[in-house]
Amino acid sequence: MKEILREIGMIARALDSISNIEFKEHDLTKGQYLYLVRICENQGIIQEKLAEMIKVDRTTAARAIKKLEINGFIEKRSDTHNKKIKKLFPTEKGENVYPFIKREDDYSNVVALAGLSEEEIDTAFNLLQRIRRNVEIDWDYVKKGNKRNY
Amino acid sequence: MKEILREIGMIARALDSISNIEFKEHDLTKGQYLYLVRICENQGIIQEKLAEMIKVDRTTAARAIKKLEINGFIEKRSDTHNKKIKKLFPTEKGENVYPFIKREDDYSNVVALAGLSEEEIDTAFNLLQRIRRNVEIDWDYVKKGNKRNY
DNA sequence: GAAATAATGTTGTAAATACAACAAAATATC
DNA sequence: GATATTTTGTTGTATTTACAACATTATTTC
Repeated sequence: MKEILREIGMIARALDSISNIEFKEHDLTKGQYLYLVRICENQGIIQEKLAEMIKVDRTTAARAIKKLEINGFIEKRSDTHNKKIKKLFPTEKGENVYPFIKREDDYSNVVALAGLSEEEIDTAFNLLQRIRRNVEIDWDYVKKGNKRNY
Repeated sequence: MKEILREIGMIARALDSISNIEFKEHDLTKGQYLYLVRICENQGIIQEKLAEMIKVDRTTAARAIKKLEINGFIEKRSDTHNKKIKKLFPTEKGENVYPFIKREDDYSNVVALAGLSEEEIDTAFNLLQRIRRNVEIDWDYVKKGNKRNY
């Protein structure tokens, strides 16, 4: 059994750690960059969908987003037709930080993929997307309280 | 720019979340499975190396390991030649939990890799190892307090 | 259209995570 | 071999994370 998932875990933790350190200088605390980029790129998204997108607990997302709001990076707007939801938008301050997050993200991509050919990068992306789709099915299943059988 | 690293982040968070939920029934709290498998597979490893292996902060590893010890999953043994280090070993209780962790890990691998051919799995493993090696260089660099330039 | 269920959001609480600062032993440097 | 540096480990503190439980609105079912 090739330990593919352990490799993925190592990569993810290392990169997250790097990002958290680097974004401190933009006053983003641990994890916040994850939410802010996605809100900038998916303006009007609601908290619930954002949590699903990031694969993080609903309540964790709730608090991270609240903090982004308090610190003026994003704002929540009520919807006229649906009183339950709050759409998320970056503020000007949030938009201003976005390029730094993107640049860091791009740089980490370049570093991570050093030595891989264009074709290998395409292959990696394709394979990882398929793995992610497989995994998110189980994630939904387990998060909803169901028990995997194995 | 293909968002390869975001795919990796999603996969890693989803799997970690699943594992944490599933290992609760073996009295392992969040993250502990990461350390315990590796101690079982690398008996006598020291805390510092384990943190590097997992890509987690030294102090986080210290506390996770302390908790594993308190709960009787592992033990720390002093070295006769080096007073500074403490080698880590699973206890019988730890060894007994190991098969469950391994089975869960294997099952998640199967789920994650569903639909991929043997050849694709080999390719994925190869590419991910290379990405991991690239990323860990920067992780070491940044964790030591250096600043990446980009 | 009333009742049941699902979707979305919040808060209380417990625990993990990581940074900073420290201590002690080992190793390197002069 | 004394001194400086590195390695390894710990503890104080702040913050994030996630589970449980709840509230409210929307949607489905009868």
